[in-house]
Amino acid sequence: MKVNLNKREPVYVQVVRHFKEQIAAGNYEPGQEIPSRRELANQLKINPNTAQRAYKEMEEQGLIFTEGNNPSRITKDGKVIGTVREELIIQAVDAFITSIRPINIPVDDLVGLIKEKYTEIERNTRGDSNDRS
Amino acid sequence: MKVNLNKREPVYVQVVRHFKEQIAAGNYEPGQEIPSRRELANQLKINPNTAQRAYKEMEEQGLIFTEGNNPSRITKDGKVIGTVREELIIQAVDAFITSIRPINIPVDDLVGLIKEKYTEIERNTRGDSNDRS
DNA sequence: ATTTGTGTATTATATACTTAATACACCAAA
DNA sequence: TTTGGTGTATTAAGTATATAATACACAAAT
Repeated sequence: MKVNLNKREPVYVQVVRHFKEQIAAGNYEPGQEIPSRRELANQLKINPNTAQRAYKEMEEQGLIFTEGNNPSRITKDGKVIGTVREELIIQAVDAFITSIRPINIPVDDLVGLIKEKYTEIERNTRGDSNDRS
Repeated sequence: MKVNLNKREPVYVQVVRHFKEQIAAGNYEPGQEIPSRRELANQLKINPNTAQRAYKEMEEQGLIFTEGNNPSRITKDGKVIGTVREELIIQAVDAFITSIRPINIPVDDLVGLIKEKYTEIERNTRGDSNDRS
């Protein structure tokens, strides 16, 4: 488990997105246990309260659920899980288009740059698992 | 002059990027006057202090210069101007790759989505000027 | 001379986020 | 029974940002 935290965005938001990414990439099974608040806080070197806030957010969004005082778990709702991936992709593409739009670069040049960067990364991670926990 | 301000990012950073985009798109001539701090603040409905902070930032980056108590102007340094465009593009592409990487979507699917969104916008803005001031 | 508009600077207040330090109910394991 | 790990909640303090309200030197226009 490792998350590159930036300073601009609230940490709890970044933690939520991290779990969404893990779910989207299929690295979490439905119903799978996730680390406790304190455990996560230790791993990410953040405050337990911040971890709690992230989990609370995820619970409200139906991404995880908590029974009794057991560690929270990934939702078993397949519909929710299926939606996460699409949501993340659309969000990323929209943000990108919004940021690149004012510059007026030909779409083909853009595609060229993306393919270049993207495949460069794929070369570096060939054969790797997605799970960097 | 219109800037869509979001709440996450500091306003002064967004203002700086706005001017960089204008420069990159060729909507500003070298040496061209830009609005005064107070004028910009009025146009964008922000605080004059925030406008001042943005201009100070731009001045430090060599994007604009100020002589006496005249309105600031876009730099005449062609090298600086030429760099802005490339910088913005690389920055946008890098941010996009970083955000989309964990999801493991095939690059061709990604390119498809981008072309779709991008050309959709181009259709809607056909014949428009870039200048939305 | 006065007014107006430049850039520039200072001080104070408000908000969002993070961290810190506890606290408590619950339950399982030793 | 005690210990330790769950989730959950509260209060306080610190930081960055934005806004508000001024202030001052300077210069051009009236």
